[in-house]
Amino acid sequence: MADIQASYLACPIRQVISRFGDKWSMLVLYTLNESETGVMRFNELRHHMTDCSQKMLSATLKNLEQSNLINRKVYPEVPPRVEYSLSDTGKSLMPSITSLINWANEHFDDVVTKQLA
Amino acid sequence: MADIQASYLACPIRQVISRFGDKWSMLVLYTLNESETGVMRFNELRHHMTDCSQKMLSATLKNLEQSNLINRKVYPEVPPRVEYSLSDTGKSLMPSITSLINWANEHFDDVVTKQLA
DNA sequence: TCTCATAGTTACCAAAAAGTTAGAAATGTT
DNA sequence: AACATTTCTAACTTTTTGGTAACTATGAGA
Repeated sequence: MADIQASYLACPIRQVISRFGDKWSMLVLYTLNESETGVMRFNELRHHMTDCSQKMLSATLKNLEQSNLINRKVYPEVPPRVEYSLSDTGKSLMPSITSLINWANEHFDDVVTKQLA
Repeated sequence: MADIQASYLACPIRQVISRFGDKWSMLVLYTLNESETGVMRFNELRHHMTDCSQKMLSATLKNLEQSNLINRKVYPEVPPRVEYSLSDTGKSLMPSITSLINWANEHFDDVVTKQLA
């Protein structure tokens, strides 16, 4: 998310990648979408993404919120409670992401196995 | 494309991201798909992706080929001629990617404009 | 008073990704 | 002989990403 150049602004594809094409964003969106209530707390997400560090989860959630893809609701309690959920925009993105994930599951072997052989 | 860990192997979503979720891969796939003949040469691709350096285009094409998403055909001529096209696996991926790109075009403002305001 | 729990942030460091520049081949043209 | 063409590769540098560990705040309970 460095400086924004003209060519960058002009290319929606690049925009897409840069907003949720990083290491953890899709996994967060996917996890939120799979949740029954549609709402998850910080540590709850952490338990579903065990190899994502606290720092990265925090940064990922912040970016997704700033990109309008998730909602963040803070309850003024102690200890703090913060609930995350997909925004309407985020929900509208899920069919595309799900399509991608299904493809990944189906073509896993075509794409990956060859490399290890 | 770093080292491969157990959790990494176990997660097809992460696999997807790592194979074509980088800075340029989707743009290459999209560009090849848009081409009328379905075949493009190296410099032809370059002209469609002006802000991608030669080195990165080369590396991206190599990765896509190793991931079985594109075909690379070399003609033994001078100067060299190399033609790239989508593989069958690559073609099967395009609906998902197109879906993502269409979403990006439609929701560009929701996701991006807020940040500059 | 001490500790726990939650949801983070910050500083520091290492690794990875990506950009720049140069050049390697091989051969046809000037 | 010099140069252009095309598709790369290598060396070097900068930028970005991601990990670890320590720190914050607050109130409840022991």
